[in-house]
Amino acid sequence: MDYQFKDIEQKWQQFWADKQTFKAENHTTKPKYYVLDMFPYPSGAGLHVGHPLGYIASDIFARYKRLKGFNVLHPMGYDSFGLPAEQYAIQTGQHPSVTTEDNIATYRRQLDQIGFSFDWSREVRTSSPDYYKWTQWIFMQLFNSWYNKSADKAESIDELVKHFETSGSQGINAVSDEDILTFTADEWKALPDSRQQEELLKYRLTYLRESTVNWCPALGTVLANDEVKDGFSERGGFPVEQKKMMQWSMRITAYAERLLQGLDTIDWPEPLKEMQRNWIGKSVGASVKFPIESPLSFGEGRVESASIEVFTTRVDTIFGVTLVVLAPEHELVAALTTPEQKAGIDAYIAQTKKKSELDRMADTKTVSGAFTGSYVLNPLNGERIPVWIADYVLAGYGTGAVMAVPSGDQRDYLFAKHFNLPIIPILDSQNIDTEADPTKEGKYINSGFANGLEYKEATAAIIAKLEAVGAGKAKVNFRMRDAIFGRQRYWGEPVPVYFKDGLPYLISEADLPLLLPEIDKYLPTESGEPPLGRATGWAYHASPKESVSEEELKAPSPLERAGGEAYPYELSTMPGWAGSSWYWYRYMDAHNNNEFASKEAIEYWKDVDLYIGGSEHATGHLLYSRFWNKFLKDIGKVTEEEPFKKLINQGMIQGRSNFVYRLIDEQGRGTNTFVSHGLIKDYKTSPLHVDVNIVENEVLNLDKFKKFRSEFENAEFILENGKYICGVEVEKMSKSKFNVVNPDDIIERYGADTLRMYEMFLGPLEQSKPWNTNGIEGVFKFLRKFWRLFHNDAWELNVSNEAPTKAELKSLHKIIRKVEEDIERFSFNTSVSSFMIAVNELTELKCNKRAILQEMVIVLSPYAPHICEELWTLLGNPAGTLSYAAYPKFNPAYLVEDDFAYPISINGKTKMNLSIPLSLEAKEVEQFVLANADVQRYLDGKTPKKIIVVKGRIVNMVV
RNA sequence: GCUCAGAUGGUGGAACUGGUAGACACGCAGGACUUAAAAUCCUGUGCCCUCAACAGGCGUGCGGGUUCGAUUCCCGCUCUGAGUACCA
Repeated sequence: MDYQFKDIEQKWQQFWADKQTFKAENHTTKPKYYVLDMFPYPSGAGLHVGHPLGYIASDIFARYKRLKGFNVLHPMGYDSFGLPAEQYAIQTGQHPSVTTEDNIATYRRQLDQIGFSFDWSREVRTSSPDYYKWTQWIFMQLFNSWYNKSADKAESIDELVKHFETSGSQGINAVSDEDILTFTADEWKALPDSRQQEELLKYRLTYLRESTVNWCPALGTVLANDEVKDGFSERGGFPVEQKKMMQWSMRITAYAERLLQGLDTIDWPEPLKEMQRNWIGKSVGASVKFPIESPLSFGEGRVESASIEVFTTRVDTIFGVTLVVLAPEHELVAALTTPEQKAGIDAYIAQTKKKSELDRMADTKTVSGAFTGSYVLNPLNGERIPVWIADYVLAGYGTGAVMAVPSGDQRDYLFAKHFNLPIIPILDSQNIDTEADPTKEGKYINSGFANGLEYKEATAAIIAKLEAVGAGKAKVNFRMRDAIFGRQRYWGEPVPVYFKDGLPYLISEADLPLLLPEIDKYLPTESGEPPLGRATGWAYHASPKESVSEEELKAPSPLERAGGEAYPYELSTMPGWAGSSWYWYRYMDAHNNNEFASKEAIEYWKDVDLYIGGSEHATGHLLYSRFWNKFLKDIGKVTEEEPFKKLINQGMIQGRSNFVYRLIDEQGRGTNTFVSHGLIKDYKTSPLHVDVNIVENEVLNLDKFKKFRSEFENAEFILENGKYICGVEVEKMSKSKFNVVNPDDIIERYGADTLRMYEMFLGPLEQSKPWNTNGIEGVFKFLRKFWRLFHNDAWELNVSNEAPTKAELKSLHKIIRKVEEDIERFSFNTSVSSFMIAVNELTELKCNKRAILQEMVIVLSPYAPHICEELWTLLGNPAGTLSYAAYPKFNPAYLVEDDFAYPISINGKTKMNLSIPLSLEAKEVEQFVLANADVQRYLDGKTPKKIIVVKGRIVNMVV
């Protein structure tokens, strides 16, 4: 039979599903290998041809590892909480769970068609209560933990309480809020419970605090920093503003240093590690306090001596400070402003507020600022330093205040020049005639006791002095902020917290999962509360739940509704990244009702050996996952410090749009005539997107085009060489650009094996590239050619048991080694070429030997599993055994050559090839070459000055 | 601005450690089969000079350098893509 890919693919997909061929065991003697894909959000649009790229690569790897004798865990699931389903619910009233269910069904059908070897028995969905029960459980563990800096790990909050009870706050070195109290054990014990809880909240790893958040009014929710791009929401592109709100946060900053250090231990792409390093943004420097010259009046009769604290990475330049600059939002600005300067300061603040964040970023050239009228004193020499405000200082970084050193920092330099402030050079090698010079070279001048020292000594001496006078200390600052952990939305995990006297308390573990309640519509309440505020009876009942009366349930506000023993639940839900921050553990033991995964399962699978996904998750998912993993390790629930040992970013598949060119008439109106791309310079035309699915190799299918839209029914064409050639542009793949290619269509026409191989053939996995079906015929032809090796001209199976020849064995072993090398270094595109070469060679040799073909089937099977399963059974092997066959062993003996065709070059330019026995040593090769008549002809009677012979590589003669 | 990645025929790409640049595939051209088309098969195909062959010249973004020899290493530059952005 001819190669009937449709029948073959359906047959084997059914077989794998029925027999659970790819079900992984948690107990075997085989070594484990965990291959993971970033699970998708099941969107309504379904998969396009770009989505499976990474899945195909990981599937090839997983199948290859099975052949190599590993027990492979290769699961798939869905990140099924998220905004699009909820937006759809708002528009249609359709429950997000229904939409999600439908979308998952589409995804599953599409994934199944591609022939992935996923273990579907372990599927997870983040929106399923069985799953989010454990997301909530992890939240509770975070709530019950604090970060002990001395032990450099998270510890139970009970330990902290014990310490408070015995020793008070003394000796605690924690990552916490800044306004923590100092107290003795007795003082602690005397505090009422509510005050104790309030204090503990400042230590918990997940905590509630008033913070400035990215508020997106259009989406009605707050967004994390990584969900905001240039002042607009990443999803939907709506404007985002800053707003103060009571919010759940995760103390990820506690792990900043470990998140940074861990990067050196994992095999990830360097650019991605770099992005995480930048995001964490560690800078080493010092904090310095500049005492304010005169006591400040805070109004209401409160007068205090205060100081301004700054962070600097160049504390060595402290003698060059000629002004201190505060962010306009800095808390001391009002108190520092003298009556004479008030008008100016107020005007400046008003002006700053008017500027959007975008303007403020775009406008980095103009220098602006205002003088407060107050002075601080340099802690080392007592110099009076004016205090200014300027919007180039950011409230959110460091302390929101800088010591400005115009001689060493360009922004400070411009500022000082603009406002005519002094510029003091502090190094003898500094040149500050036209711009600041940030050098560290030379010896210090104008620097008091540091004069004559060099950079390192000066820094050390100045820090020592600052510490001695209590005005500063060495400090490490991180750019990364704690992550906001709440969304004012419906379709997410409920936070397992209720409120009593305004303070949060965890519900009992026995009450997990806290199920998402039904609500009438998916919008905020009239009073602006999140959608969960609409739920009736959304309250925790400490005593038996039945104690709430119907009337209480109908009460208008949660507080009143709660009544006696019931307390209102948190109304926000968890953000999108909650469920994806630990899902790889659930796959290890997906149906466990007692734990998120059993200790045995975690100790067996440990971590993900290979993780494939897009680089867009660099500072979101991948950072949060590492954070939660480290936390779970600290509390002894998992074994590894890092969750993903090796990570590969597959490139993005871009759309490749095709255009037709509509002729414009004299009046500038569009006509119904279209000009082929090669001729448009001779006409006046306007480009128009045309569906890429009716274009092949840039040639437009005219009949299909006429049916594309009714207005084109009578279209006329100006052709070149009888064809209409379309224009091409690379853009994002999107419906509006008519450049979306659906894998279903490709599979319908060529089959899944062709799709799989073609996606790999397109180019290196990690490179972004436009989708282009121009070469797909070649891959399809290759599979047919492979099929034909097993068949005669009448398409009857025709395989011989004869012993293979030397040439046949050579072809086979070349490919055995090549595919092994390529897969290990994730170079899947080069394997596809090599398969083509091997099949071309075997076709040339008319090889139909079982000994060769059977091995070929195994080697090709990770790439094209369906056709290989079919051929494997046609060869007489039991159905389904191919997936666990042994990868053929490479034997170098078959590749040994007697001769090598040496390229003979003169002055580095290759002139000819000469076959020379490989047994000859360099000197003998030289004689052999010189004895050759053709070589002599090239030498034209001259004697080479020098002859370079690299054995088995090249001969080069210098004339 | 800074950081990172990249630039090879008409196209996608290959060349793994400095050693025959352009493998493999698409496209294109010519041919076979066919009444014809599709499908299939065969041949050619980096550019220039040449009727053609022989031979030759040029050629991996640009300009230099190291080397017997550079797509590969070094210096400088241009362009493209990604990330980041007044980070003190």
